[in-house]
Amino acid sequence: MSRPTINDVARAAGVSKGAVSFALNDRSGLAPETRARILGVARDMGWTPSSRARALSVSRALAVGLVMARPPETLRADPFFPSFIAGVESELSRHGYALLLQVVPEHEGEQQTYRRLSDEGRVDGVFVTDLYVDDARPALLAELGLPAVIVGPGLTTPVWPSVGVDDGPGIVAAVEHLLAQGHTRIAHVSGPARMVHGRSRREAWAATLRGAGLPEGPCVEADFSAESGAAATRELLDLAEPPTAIVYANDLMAVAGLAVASGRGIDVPGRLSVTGYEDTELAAHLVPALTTVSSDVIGWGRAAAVRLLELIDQRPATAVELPLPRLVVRGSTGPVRHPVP
Amino acid sequence: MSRPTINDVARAAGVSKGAVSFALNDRSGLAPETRARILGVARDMGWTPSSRARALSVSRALAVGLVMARPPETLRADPFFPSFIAGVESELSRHGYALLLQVVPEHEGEQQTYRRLSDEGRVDGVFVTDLYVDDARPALLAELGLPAVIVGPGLTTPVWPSVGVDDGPGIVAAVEHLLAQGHTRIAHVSGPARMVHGRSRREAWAATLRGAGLPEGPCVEADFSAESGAAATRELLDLAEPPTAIVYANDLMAVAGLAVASGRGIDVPGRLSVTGYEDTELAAHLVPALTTVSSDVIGWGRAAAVRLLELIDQRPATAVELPLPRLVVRGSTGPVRHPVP
DNA sequence: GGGTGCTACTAAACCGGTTTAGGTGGAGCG
DNA sequence: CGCTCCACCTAAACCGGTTTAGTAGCACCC
Repeated sequence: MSRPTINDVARAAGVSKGAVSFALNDRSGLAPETRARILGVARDMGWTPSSRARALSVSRALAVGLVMARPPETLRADPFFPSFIAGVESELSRHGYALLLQVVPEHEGEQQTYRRLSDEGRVDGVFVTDLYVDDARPALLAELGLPAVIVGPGLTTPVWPSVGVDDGPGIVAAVEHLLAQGHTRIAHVSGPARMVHGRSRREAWAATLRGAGLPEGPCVEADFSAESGAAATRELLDLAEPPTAIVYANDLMAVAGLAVASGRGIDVPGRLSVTGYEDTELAAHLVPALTTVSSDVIGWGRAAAVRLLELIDQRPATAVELPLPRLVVRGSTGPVRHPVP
Repeated sequence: MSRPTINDVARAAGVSKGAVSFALNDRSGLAPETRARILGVARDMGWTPSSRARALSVSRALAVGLVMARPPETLRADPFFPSFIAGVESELSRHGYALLLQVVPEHEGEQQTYRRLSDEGRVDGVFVTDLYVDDARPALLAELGLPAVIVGPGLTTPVWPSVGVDDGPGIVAAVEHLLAQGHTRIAHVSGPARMVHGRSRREAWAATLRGAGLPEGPCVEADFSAESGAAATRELLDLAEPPTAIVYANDLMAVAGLAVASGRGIDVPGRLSVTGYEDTELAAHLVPALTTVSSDVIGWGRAAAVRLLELIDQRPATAVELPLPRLVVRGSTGPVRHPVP
């Protein structure tokens, strides 16, 4: 009825359970033919070691955690997680590790969650996403002694490495693309300044403008949601001197911005150019199609997983080369055609 | 350095580890003051029972699995999973259960994955999503004896219950809404006919038309992706007698369809009405905003989790009342204004 | 005063693996 | 022949909980 245990296999093969364990983990000290026989019996019986038992005896959870601390509403529209998770998983499963997912509605409950994962010994390490400026989590995790990899542009913490594509270059490319088209009033709709990737994108935008000798255009802080993107866009378009281009910190806000412009009869890109960030599937299928920044999120997830497993096993870091984010130019950007007087 | 174990607590409290266990799980047979003392000591030492050890001794994994069997590309754009997971998690965490996530690139590898989760004893039950017509998984899970809850419109299987909002009523409401606006050529862009929720939405559309005494309009099978939605739309618009309304099986295809129409200068809703399904965050922020069907995916996830935990504990099912999907009427639908001659 | 019954607790088995210390048999060697 | 050494394998401890069987202590009662 129930699945065979190592004892059943040992008995059937006429050896001790130690021998079975040795055979399975191919450790030296077993005659080749014995090993083969044991493995044969195990296969015939359909035996797979129980990961519960293994976890207990090796004092490892054989799982890592990912905490998503967001209201489900904003989670819903985020194309990042599914891809990231796919990348993470592809690497974890190769090592017999599993991914434990936790969703906490608020950023507040997050610390609690990490502590519980650690206290209960559910995971051997965690990913930290959506890092805030002055985020308390790295310190907490250091205190807990729980290996962690910070996912995202590297706010290098003394304790845990961060793995991630720097999002600066993508924004820089977007701004430079707009500059090359002759734009001089380039606005930005940013993510929350409290969040590292909200801030870093904003800074990349500002730095590029400064580098071009232009004044820092108007910037409206939003929260990555469509609603906030639309509101920010209305605010920018209502300015006495509206921008001729808007760089949005993500696709969702950019698409909402496109809709606002369209609703006002503003020609894109004739009178307003728009760029996003993420390269959502939809971006290519809008009219006009969205110019945006694409990055290899799956590869990124894989790299983060590799690093976390290394950390857990106390192995040195292998160098990973992540492809830089790439600007994908589509129809939503172009030279100014109908200059506002 | 390392976390205290039940032995440490027992020693500190001057009792046996059995007593500590009793106190923790408040089982009878302990003097109230002893129980209080033990719990006090445990709290002071910051002890939390190791879920690894618990899992082994109670012969439970204390975790359930969710396998997402899709190429990451289509996963990426799916707003369903994050919400669903949020709902699931909210219920699991209340019971000390965790959610194990697996992503397998292809539908093929899925069976393998379930088998492994079961063999290794990683989970006590699983969710089954994206059910295919004649899906082999329910039978496999029955064979493995792994409790499962099928997520989605109920193809009632003899073994496992399905939890989910029937998507029929939402589509019916969409079609009826279009009929009320005077449409008579109502097309459908469906999901894969191999998939249960692709098929059920298509059937709801067809049945509603038949019920209204109308011929079944044209239907193009697509695969829920933006690309396929766009292609299907082009195909429909190229017909000698193009439809005046298109019911899409999800928002992503509908938005791509909107873009195709817009690219051809077709007025929406003046000449073509469009409905989606899902109520993506973006739907409300397009021009025109998308009429679509919204359902309580979070509540759905919660209900699925409740049912799965009941199944695992062999408790009878409690009746759950899920709100029906609701048609959200927005700007993409309206009466025919510019009839094609 | 010894049996009965109860409460409050302990000791030990158990879950299913891994790991370490130890033991056995045969070859090699003086 | 007796000793050492090695290759191969076994027995048992261990991971950290839960659970069962058992026992000490006490009151009650005839």
